[in-house]
Amino acid sequence: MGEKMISSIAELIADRIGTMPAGERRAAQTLIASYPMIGLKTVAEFSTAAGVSSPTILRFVARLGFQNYPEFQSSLQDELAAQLQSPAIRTLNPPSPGGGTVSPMLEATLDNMRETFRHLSDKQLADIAARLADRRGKTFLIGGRFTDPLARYMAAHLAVIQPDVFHLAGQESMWRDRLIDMGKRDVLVIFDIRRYQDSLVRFAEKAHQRGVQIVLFTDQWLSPIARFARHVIAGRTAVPSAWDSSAALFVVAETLIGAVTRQLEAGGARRIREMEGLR
Amino acid sequence: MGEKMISSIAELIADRIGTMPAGERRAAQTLIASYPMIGLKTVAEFSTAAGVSSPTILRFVARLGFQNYPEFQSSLQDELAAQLQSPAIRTLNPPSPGGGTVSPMLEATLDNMRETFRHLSDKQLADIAARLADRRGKTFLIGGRFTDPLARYMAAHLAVIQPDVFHLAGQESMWRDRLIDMGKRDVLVIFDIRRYQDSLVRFAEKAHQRGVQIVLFTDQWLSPIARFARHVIAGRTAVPSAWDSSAALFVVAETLIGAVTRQLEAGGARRIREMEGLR
DNA sequence: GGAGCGCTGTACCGTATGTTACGTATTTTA
DNA sequence: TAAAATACGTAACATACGGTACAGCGCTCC
Repeated sequence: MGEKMISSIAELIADRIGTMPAGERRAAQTLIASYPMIGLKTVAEFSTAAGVSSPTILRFVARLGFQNYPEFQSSLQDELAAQLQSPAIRTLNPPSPGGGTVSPMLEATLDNMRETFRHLSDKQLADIAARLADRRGKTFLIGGRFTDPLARYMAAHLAVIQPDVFHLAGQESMWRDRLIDMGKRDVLVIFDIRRYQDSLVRFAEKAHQRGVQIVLFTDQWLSPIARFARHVIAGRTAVPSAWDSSAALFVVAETLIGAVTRQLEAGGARRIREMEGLR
Repeated sequence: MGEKMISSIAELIADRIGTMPAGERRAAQTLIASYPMIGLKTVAEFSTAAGVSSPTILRFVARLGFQNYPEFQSSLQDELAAQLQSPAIRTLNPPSPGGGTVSPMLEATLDNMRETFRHLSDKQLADIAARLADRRGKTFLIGGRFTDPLARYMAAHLAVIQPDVFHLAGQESMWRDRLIDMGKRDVLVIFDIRRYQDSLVRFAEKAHQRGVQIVLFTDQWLSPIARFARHVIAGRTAVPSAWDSSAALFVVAETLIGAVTRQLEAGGARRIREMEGLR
C-alpha cells in the first residue's frame, strides 16, 4: 500500500503539481486559489483566468487522471455536495466527550433538522397550513410501513381542531374504497420515505387523478409521489444507525400542526373553544 | 418598502413557488431538495431528475427572472462561492423576518432535545436497550391519546429485528385481556405525557403488580406511572405552540431503536440477516 | 356544454463548448 | 552549438447543450 490516500481533488493537485510543466502549474495554482469555483466554469473562462490557453487546461485535467473536462467537473461537484451535506459543524464538533453512542446520533439528528428547515421557508409552511386549515374539504392522512405513525400523530391532533380528518389505516384495499370520497377540495397527506412503497405511489396517483391536493412528506431523494404532489416536504433522514430517521419529518409535522391551529384560532373557529377546555 | 429582501435563489423560489404551474413547481422542489447541486448540472440532467422536459426547466429559470440558463447557474455559483468563503456566517435561515413562526418553534425543539439528552446518560440508554434486546421475554408498547403513534413507531421497528413485540391498540378492555400474557420477564413500554391518562396509569399499575418491567416515556413533570416504572425517560415538551411537543421523546425512541439494533447485531441474532436484505 | 386560455412536451435549430491536429517556440542534451 | 524533445498556442472541428417554434392537451370560465 505505497499509494497515498487521496480524498479530494485539491490533495490530488498538491500531490502532482511538482511534476507539471509551467502552464499547467499556473492552471493548478489558479484553481487552488479560488477552489473549487473556477473548475465549475467553462474551459474558456478557466483558461483566461489562469492566463493560459484552453488546451493547457485540458491537458491539466488529463494529467490529474480524468478522461475529459466534464468528468473533472462532476468530481468537483460531488466533492462540493458531500461538503455541503455536513454543515461544517461536523468538523468543528467536540469529539463527544463521553465517547458514547448517543452523541453522534443526537448530533446527526439535530443537523438533519437544521438542514431540513434550511430548505423550508416560512411561506411554504404557511401555504400548506392554509390548505390544511381550509375547511371546505376533507383531510386524509396515510403513511408507509414505518412512517404511518407520523400520519397517525398528525391526524390525532388535526382531528381535535377540525372535523373531517381521516387517517387511512389497514389494508390497501381499505384505502382504495375511500378514493370515491375524495375530490378536488380535499387534501391527502402522505408520508413516504425510502424504500418507497409501490402501494402508496399507486394510491397517490389515483388520488391525484381525482384532483386531490397531495402534501408529501418524504426524504431528500424524493419519493416518486413528488410527481403528483402539490406540496413536497423533503426531510433529512441520514443518521449513524441501521435505520433512517424520521425525526426531522416529525418536527415539521408538529410545526405544521401548530401553524394550522394558529390559523384556525385566528379564523375564530368554534371548535377551538372545546380544545381550550381540554388543556 | 413593499419589496421583500431576497438574498438567495432559494428564498426567491420559496417566494414564487406558489405562483408556479405544476411542472415548474416540480422543478423548484427537486432543486430545493438537493440545493443547489442539481442547478449546476445541465438542463437535461435537471429535467430528468425533476421528471419534466427541458423547456419546463428553462421556463422555470425564466420565471425566476434570469435571462438564460447560464446566467442562472452563475448566480448559483456566486452564492455558493460566498457561502464557502464565510463558513462561520451560516446565516442561511436568516432571522426569519416578519412574523417568523417557524424559527422559534424549531429553536425550542432543538433546545428540548439537547436538554432531554443532557439529563439522560449513555448508561441509562444502554441499560434500557439491553433490557429490550434481552429476548427471554416479550415486549409490549402502548401510548396515550397523542403519544400512541410513538409507541407504534417504536413497535414497527423493534418487531422487525426481534419476535414477540406487540403494540397494544384499540379499546382499554382489549389491553386488559393481554395482562394475563405478561410476566416478570416481559417489558412494557409506555408513552404518557400531560394530561396523563387514568386508563394508562391503572394499566401500568396492574402490569407492575404482575412483575412486568416498565419503561416510561413521559414529560419533565413525570406521569404518575413513574411510580411503577423501572426506567423513566423524561423529555422536554414545551414549545411555543398550542400543543406540547413529543419530538424529544421521538428522538430518544429512535436512539433506543438504534441501540437495540446494534446490540442484537453484536449478539449475532439470526433475524438481523433478514433485515439487511430489507435495506 | 362550449370557447378560450395556459401549460406542457416534441422536434428542431443555432451555437457555444470541449476537443483535436498541427505548427511554432522553448528548453534540454549531446 | 546543433539537434531533439517537450511544451504551448492557434485554428479548425464535432458534439452536445441551451434555446425556440409549434402542436396537443387539460383546465377554467363563461
